[in-house]
Amino acid sequence: MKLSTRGQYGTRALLELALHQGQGPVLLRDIAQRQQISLHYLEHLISPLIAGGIVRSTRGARGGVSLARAPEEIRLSEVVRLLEGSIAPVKCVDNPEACNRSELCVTRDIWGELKQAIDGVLESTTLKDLVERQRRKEQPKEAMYYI
Amino acid sequence: MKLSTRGQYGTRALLELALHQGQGPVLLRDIAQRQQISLHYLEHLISPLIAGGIVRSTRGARGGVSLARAPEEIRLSEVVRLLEGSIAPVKCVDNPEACNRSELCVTRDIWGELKQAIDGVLESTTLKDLVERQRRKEQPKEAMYYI
DNA sequence: GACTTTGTTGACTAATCTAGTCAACAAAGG
DNA sequence: CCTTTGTTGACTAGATTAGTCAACAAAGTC
Repeated sequence: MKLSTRGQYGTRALLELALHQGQGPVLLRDIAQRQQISLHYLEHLISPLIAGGIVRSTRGARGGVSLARAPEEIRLSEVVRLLEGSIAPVKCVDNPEACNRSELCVTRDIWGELKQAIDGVLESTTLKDLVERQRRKEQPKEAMYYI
Repeated sequence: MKLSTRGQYGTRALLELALHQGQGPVLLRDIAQRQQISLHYLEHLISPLIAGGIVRSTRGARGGVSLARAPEEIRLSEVVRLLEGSIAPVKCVDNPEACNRSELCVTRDIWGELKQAIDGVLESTTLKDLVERQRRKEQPKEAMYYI
């Protein structure tokens, strides 16, 4: 039940973009440096996010990448799906034909519930949520004053 | 976010044992055949389950394997942990030292919530639950009469 | 229009993991 | 002693992961 670095790095990269939302394109180089990701590897992770309509890119000098939609409209479920493929823990959950025992298999039912549970978390979390959490973490003292 | 065949096959094998609970040892060969798992592969999956105290084995003629505990006391969380290792989607959830950014990383927090969600399902499901679901599936008509 | 900056794409690769297979061995029963 | 059954360790083909590298494409800059 592991998430590969694609999903991890991709999410961190998008968080970085969300944090700089509205400030023009961010350099891939800067994302890579700030999030400690190999630049060449990051290039390959951005590609499916652009194709998926989450990221917009600008080439040339003063170029970079930025979010194609508002942070509150980008759910982690979408990000993970674009970078890792289906969220289902086993193939047969998505397509029953993957196994001839699907109909009567109760383990399949459980893996289906597992998928639902995972999806519940990822579907309910947007980049905006991540940004808010991040800001809260970075300003613990100020937050305290207002409580 | 995939479960490998270890977790899948292992769960199916244990379900098979739970279905024959109290009827003496079951042959690995029979489990393999009924659950469509390679016998040689299954042998390797049983080993950690024995070490983990979930399965008991009997060697020699009329031998086989059986559950070491009652089905209602074997949770899927334990099974998956024995066969796949930690359930955490990323390493840093279990040990923060895995990444120097752990403290301030909000993505880590989300992966932690994901782990909780997964654990919630696996922790609340026992082999007994699987057996009951299986019996219900196999006897749909009789069940209908009593509704 | 030449030059520089930046993203895009595809080829390639080392290391690791997966899903097995095979053979030798150990214990128990008949 | 022989057969049955589980146990263990060595080995492997193929896939996946996590990159690297180089050539290219587009967009500013001077």
